[in-house]
Amino acid sequence: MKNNRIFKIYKRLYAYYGPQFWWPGDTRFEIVVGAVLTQNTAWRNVEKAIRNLKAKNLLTLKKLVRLPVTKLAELIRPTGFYNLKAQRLHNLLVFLFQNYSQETDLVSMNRLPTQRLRKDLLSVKGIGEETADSILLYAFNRPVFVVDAYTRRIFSRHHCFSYKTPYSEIQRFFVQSLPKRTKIYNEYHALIVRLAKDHCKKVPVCNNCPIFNY
DNA sequence: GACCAGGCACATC
DNA sequence: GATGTGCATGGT
Repeated sequence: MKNNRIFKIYKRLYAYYGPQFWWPGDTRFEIVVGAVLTQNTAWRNVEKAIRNLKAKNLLTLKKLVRLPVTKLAELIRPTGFYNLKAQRLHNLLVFLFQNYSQETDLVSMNRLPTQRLRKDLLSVKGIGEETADSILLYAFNRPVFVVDAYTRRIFSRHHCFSYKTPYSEIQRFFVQSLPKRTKIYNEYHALIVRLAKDHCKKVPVCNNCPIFNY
């Protein structure tokens, strides 16, 4: 059991907000799709796009990989950057379909070791570190800590590291401070997003933060 | 009407 | 290598 400020903040967040039940999504494949669509985008807009895909019964790997990019773009329009994201999602789907399972549950892909999967995901044009790690953590339940803009903003404001610190260093900072457990990484990231939405938007450092003011 | 949202690749210096 | 920019809809 590790005992330090970062872990204490986690426990404080969890006690305050409770479990966040991430990632919202019915299937592993839906989580993968959502991870691409939510790039720099509010989740409610992603939900609209997911609904569009479900309404046309397209939310399976076999069906979606065959959909022309222009059609895909039209369906995911509510997420913004839709031409870009349609191409990125298509790149990923083709990669998955050709290299791993052709099944929506991606079972054969799930047999591979985490670092191999991460390297493979990062090789896809349009899949960066955060998207790859989100897929690993939330779709494949691997113990990989996800660093996003909120994590960077909040913890740099509280002098844990500089705002410009590279992704990999921030990730290492959290991993070194926490027990290596999927459950904790899962909830911590979700709780950071929750906290950010509540308190950390426009003020440099929130004066009535329920977590950091202690 | 400005500002922001669960990034990423690429150009330019 | 670091800094800036395009991508774009929808909510506050």
